[in-house]
Amino acid sequence: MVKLTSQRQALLDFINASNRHWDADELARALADAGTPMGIATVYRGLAALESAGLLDSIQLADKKRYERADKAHHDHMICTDCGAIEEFAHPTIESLQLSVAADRGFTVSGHQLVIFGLCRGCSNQGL
Amino acid sequence: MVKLTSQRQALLDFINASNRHWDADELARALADAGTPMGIATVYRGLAALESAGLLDSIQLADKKRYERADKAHHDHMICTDCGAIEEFAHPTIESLQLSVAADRGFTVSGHQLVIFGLCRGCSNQGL
DNA sequence: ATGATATTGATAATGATTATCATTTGCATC
DNA sequence: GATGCAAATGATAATCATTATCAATATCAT
Repeated sequence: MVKLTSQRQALLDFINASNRHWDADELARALADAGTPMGIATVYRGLAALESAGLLDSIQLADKKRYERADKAHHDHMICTDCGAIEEFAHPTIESLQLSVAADRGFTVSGHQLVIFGLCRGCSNQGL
Repeated sequence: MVKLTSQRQALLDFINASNRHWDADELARALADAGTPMGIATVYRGLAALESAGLLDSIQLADKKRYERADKAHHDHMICTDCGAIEEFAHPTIESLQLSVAADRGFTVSGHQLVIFGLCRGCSNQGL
């Protein structure tokens, strides 16, 4: 049975209080700075526990996994390859088209991940 | 200046001759078995060189990068979480919807990656 | 208080990928 | 054919995120 310990609560609060996407290392440092340090292994385990409890969402990027609030509806991501900003978007039609193309192949969908890479508005305008 | 050496040609031939998605380690072993061994670092560098030359495509999965032929049109992937099979699909409407949602945000798209996770037809039927 | 169970934390281990660096190869030029 | 240069190669060390190990600790019901 998974417990929502005070440390896990701290992790959850930290993420819920922000709009960012955090990786384990960033969280460990932020919590240490906030005066509530916890071992890095505990951070990893806590994040995994919170995610499997549905209290956090995550995106698995090429190199690392980043966690975000779970209190929103499903969405996908757009990542700026210049400044690293992560924007979220939801597109019901894209979702349903995915399901239909999967169904055509006899595929039982359990999840998906769509990431669009490019330059955000600000970085697109840098070059002007 | 990047050279297409005989070893890189061997890598390319190996991938082009198959329908699989290969990771660096699998390729190193397969090439060794085929009697043309090459250092693992050379495999990594060769794959990166071939990809940047547009001769190979790749998908970056959670843990590792897999390479595939580049002689097909752009497509996305469906991965069976049970048997590991990777199926390809193309869906022009999904593509164009992505571009339009990105444009709405002022985002200049350079690429994207869509992966659908689930059970392939065969594995879906296992449980019946 | 007693146990049973889950968590924590320090640290080792893992696994994919990249960096290092001395050596070798391929090619153009003399 | 010799020389020189730029790029490639290979063995191996290093990196980096993540997971495993394991002893110590906390939580909670009885």
